[in-house]
Amino acid sequence: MRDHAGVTGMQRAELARRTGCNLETVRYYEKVGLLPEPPRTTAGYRSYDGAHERRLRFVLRARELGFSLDEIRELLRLVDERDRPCAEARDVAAVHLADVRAKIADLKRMERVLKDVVAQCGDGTLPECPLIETLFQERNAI
Amino acid sequence: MRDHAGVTGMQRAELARRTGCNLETVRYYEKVGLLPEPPRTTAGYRSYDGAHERRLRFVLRARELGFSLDEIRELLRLVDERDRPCAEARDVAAVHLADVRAKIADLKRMERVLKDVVAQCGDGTLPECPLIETLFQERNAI
DNA sequence: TGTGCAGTCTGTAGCAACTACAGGGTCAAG
DNA sequence: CTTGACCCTGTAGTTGCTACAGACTGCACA
Repeated sequence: MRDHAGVTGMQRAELARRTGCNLETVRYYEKVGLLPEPPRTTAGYRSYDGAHERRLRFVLRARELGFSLDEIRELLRLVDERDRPCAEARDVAAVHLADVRAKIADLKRMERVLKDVVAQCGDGTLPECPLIETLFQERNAI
Repeated sequence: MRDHAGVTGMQRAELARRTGCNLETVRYYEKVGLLPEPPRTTAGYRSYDGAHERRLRFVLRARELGFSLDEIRELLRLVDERDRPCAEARDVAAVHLADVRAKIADLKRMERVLKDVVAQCGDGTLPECPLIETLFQERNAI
């Protein structure tokens, strides 16, 4: 891990650059309560430190793993408020894992059908397009 | 296939019921140009027939296969305007197939990590939660 | 001291693909 | 002739951002 604790007085652009987060997304996460409002300079500029960076990295990593913002809020609450959050955090992740697996199953079904119709279309010289015919079929043909 | 051609004078609710489409979605698809505006009764009520139903089924089936509304518009244009649309339709599907495969790969990466952390959490009695620790890690650990 | 430019601020609008009202009109049955 | 179930329109909400516009600040350079 990089040094989070030592950094102070970062502006938004530097925080974004250091974390790879989009500049506007930082402000968005603050607005929806995923990140704390940082202190401001006299001119009203946001001033971040290592703790903000660490928290933003947590959010970004959770997003990479497909957690929704609501789920991330829940995980952060567990981080902040509980001594022993492991069981509840595991449950959040288990529910999400089930979602991910369901999505994979959906996409695999799509993939099978698409692969078949693209193959059936061959070089695209058929008078009746198998893809278009498939789309006009009943849906339980999936 | 069910009988599409014979049906006339359907109202929106019946079309929705017959196709399994949400009532409001029918109107939405008309608004965004995926379905033609149907004729109206003197009172201004939409009046659908079998051709509308067939077209809506096409859209719904394409949505089930994950095509975007833009892709579906393109496919419908090929259906309507071309004698031999197979090559172009196949290309639309091939691009979409690549998207689907990329999404599957993304989700499988997520699944691997989630499965591992949930397993590491065990019964949730650990003092340090492996899930939360993982989320505080650098992102290239994925 | 001025001036230019890059940075920051706010609020708002846009994207996909719906979904769900509110507030009104219509129509058939009882 | 009223009741209830349908229909109509427009608009707002959802998720997770992203991209402005228009105003302000702060620093380097002449």
